[in-house]
Amino acid sequence: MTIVDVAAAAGVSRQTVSNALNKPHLLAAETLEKVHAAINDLGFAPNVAAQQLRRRRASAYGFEVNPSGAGRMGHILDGFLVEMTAAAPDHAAHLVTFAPELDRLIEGYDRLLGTGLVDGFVLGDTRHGDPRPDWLLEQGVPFVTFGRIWDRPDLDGWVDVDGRAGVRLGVEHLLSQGYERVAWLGWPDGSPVGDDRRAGWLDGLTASGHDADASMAVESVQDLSQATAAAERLLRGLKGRGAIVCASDLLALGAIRAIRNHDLRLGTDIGVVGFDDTDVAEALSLTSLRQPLRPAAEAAWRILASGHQSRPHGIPGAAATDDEGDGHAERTALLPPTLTIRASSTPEPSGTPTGRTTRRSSTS
Amino acid sequence: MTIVDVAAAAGVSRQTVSNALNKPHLLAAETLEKVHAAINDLGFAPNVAAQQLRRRRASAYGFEVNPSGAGRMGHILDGFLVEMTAAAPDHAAHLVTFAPELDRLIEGYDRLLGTGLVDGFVLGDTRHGDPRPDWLLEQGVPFVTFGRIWDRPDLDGWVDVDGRAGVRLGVEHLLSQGYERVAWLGWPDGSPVGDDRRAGWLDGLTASGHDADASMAVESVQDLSQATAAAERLLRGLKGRGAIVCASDLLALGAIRAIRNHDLRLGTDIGVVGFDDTDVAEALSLTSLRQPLRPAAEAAWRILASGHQSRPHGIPGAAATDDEGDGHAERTALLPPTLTIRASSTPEPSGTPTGRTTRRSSTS
DNA sequence: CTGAAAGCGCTTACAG
DNA sequence: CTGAAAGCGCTTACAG
Repeated sequence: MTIVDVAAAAGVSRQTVSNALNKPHLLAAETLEKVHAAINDLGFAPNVAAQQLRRRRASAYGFEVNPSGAGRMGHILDGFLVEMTAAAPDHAAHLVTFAPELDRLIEGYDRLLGTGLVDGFVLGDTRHGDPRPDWLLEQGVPFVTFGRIWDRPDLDGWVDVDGRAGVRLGVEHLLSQGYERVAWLGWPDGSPVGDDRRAGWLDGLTASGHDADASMAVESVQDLSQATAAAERLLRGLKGRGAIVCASDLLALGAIRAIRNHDLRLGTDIGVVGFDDTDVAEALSLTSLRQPLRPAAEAAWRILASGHQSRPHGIPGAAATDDEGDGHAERTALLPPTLTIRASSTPEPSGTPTGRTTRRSSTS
Repeated sequence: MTIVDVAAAAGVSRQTVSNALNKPHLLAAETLEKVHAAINDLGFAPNVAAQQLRRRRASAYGFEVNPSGAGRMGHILDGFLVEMTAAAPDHAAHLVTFAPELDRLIEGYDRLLGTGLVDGFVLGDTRHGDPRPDWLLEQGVPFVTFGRIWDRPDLDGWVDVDGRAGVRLGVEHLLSQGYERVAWLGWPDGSPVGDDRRAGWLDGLTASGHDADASMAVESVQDLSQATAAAERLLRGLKGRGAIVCASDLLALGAIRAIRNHDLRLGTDIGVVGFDDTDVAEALSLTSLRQPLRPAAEAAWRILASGHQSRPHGIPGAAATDDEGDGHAERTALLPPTLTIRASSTPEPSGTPTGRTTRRSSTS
């Protein structure tokens, strides 16, 4: 079925059908109506390949998926892919997955681009030394990243979750629940995401008039036994009703194991807050920070729709501004996580045992 | 850049370039060589939209992703999507993700199909009462399912993991490690996947000359506290060196908690085997059955390549045969999981503390 | 506001 | 084995 069938059914020419689809304002209301009726009757949908060929754009974006997709970022990216996919129809676009060889990353991007199957890319897992942003910029290819472009603070075109604000929210929640001291279990220095989250811990303490001495922060790589050992060091200093905020749910799992090893009660004696609100958090009744993937996906589509990278701006090293204030589309979005509160941060048995409570972080 | 540019560079006509791409056997070796050289020099890739339009096929398949993607199947499907994506180039195809509204599922499939963006679909999460296979069959649309088509044993076109063989492998492993009794912690009766896995437990026991009395099997829904309680019931009957095989890693996590609650040592006193080899399994040193996603993806692509559903065959109710033995492409694949062995099933501290051991299930 | 023409980049018969 | 022609289903200027 083609546009010609619709034209016949509606009693107009094929060009009029095309206009009804692409430039409806050019048509008489009555004509438009007739065409739409015919389209609905026939269940017509334009052939996308023909549109792509003629328009010389695909309205599609490549989304890299990674076979070694284990580890922390993997799961979050899967969720982000789902939300990007769900929001795609609102932007008359779609996503094509691809899996470049990791030792020929740019070649994989180049190849997909060469087929004309996509106009640009969605990048996840941005990292130090990431070769993709510079290459794409050079090629003039539109893209959006999920995660700040850490090496290039002068670039826009990213969406990210404000881990710092999130962790601060976790600290404030714990203090409000009556835990007297709040410690930090994070990753070793040097990971941009981890350092950002750790800063949120300090923010939360100082904003509440607490002081943080160095003994209240320990670090561990993303490994359960190390995390457990690190948390045990923390417990010795955490007299009275203390709590631990963690950079990830896995680290939080280590904290929980340490608490059990010391015959303490999770929540009642020691509070714990994790990050990412994974299945594990739900299974363990662990309070955890949840990344707002749907808003992030919507922001990412807006950035893609706003087209190419705008001129690099700002002083390198300075924080990218969230709002240019000039009426143009915002090309960065820093979104606050929400806190999913469960028994691990409730000193007394929670009043709402089954209901899940969510509290929105304010980004004042 | 188009085929015309390549033709100019190679000093042939554009049709010859097209032939070099599509019917290389028609060309003189020398000519072919020249064209390939030009293609490489220019980094040419054919425009896919033009190919799709002319060939009247997309060589693309829709992959449904689900916003409520939490839960057990979600993660496995994410991994399957990745492997399908990685294998796609070998079949000159690609995947388009889409997220139909769940209360208008078929409409979502129909709509995507109508755009010509895809030729068919990859279905995950097959279930009782699934409306998709019948509809697709009716439409004559090619598809492959990840998971048997439980309601229609007469249909082929599926790949699945042999949970029954996998669990049997787990049982045999535990017995060989010296655990004297092996119990089952599974899901309530009635889920096809769960019932299949439970049958594997029985297989493993009877094949080794053990008998299974009903008290050695308990069930729990996919919830940690219920699983823990169920495992505790099991522990009372598991005198001596016993073990528990579980239908999922989450149930296994419940078993581990029960073991700790009873002051027993995981592995040393009580062995545990989970299913799916999730992050949690790795974090907890839990031996677990891993689904062979890469072979599954390859089999799925072969099925897609073999085209449409072959005539329904076999007697409904009889098990689908794995091999027609007639030289035709196999349109079903039942793949054995592998066992990732960790400390939870090793009575003595493992000899290879860091190395991960994998044992392949035989499907005799 | 509506209709006839050209063309997006390919592939596939069809003559030579 | 190679070259000229038609056409996949659209959109976009361009006359009327």
